[in-house]
Amino acid sequence: MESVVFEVLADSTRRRIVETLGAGERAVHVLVEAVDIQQSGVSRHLRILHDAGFVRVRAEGQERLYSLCAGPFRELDKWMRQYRGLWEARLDRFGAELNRRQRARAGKRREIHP
Amino acid sequence: MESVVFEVLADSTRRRIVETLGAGERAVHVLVEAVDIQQSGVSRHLRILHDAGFVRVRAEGQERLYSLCAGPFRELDKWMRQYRGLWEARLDRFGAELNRRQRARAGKRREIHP
DNA sequence: AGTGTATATACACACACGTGTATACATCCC
DNA sequence: GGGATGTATACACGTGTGTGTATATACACT
Repeated sequence: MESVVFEVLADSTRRRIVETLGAGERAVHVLVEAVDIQQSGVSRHLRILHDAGFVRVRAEGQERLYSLCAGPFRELDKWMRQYRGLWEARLDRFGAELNRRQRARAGKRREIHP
Repeated sequence: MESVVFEVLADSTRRRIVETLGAGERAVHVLVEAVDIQQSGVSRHLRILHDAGFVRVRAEGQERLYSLCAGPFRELDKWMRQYRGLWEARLDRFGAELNRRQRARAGKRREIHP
């Protein structure tokens, strides 16, 4: 994955913003209250998030309302899928249902690291 | 999430190492061939990965064989689960409020990230 | 014993990055 | 109009971090 998804999420303040936006779209000044940095910093983080496709923005009066986009999360999910066998194999012991699902999806997997 | 999972995966070289280990346990000198930095750098990255719980090590002769651990991936999956509604389930759960607000004022939209 | 391989760590350094301050611009309300 | 609020950007700064070089240790093989 050549994407910047992890670089973007590496910053705890940006994660905080993303988590706040998880509850729905928010204006910038609302996000400022959710973190402990200045408004200028929040705006810069929002620019980074926007450039990376994490958020969209729409204007409403003097406010800018930001909300999450699915793209980067899909990318993240896609990247993780290749490691899912690492811990789903362990869940197999608790139910044949999961086992069947994983087996059907994973096909041949060389090694399992519990 | 207070973890360092994203910080660790933010570095492309470390992601490369993780992806290589996804195929099974590997010795350090093998990982060095997979990336384009010196061996000392790889060892330092492996230390970071080890401290963060991404990998385990076992000695075999003069080699150190590294392999992936499930913990951080489980954590990542747990974190992502809270956003899965963005692209899997359509407009249930938290999407209701978002949808209502967006429909109420579906005015001028500046940029859209699909 | 001696040489080559495998790995880890110390040090120095350059560069990226997050932050605060200050400022510019737009919009709202009286 | 004019002050207040909301947001974005320019600049400077300090700190963190990834990397290379050099070195130390452990093991293998002859």
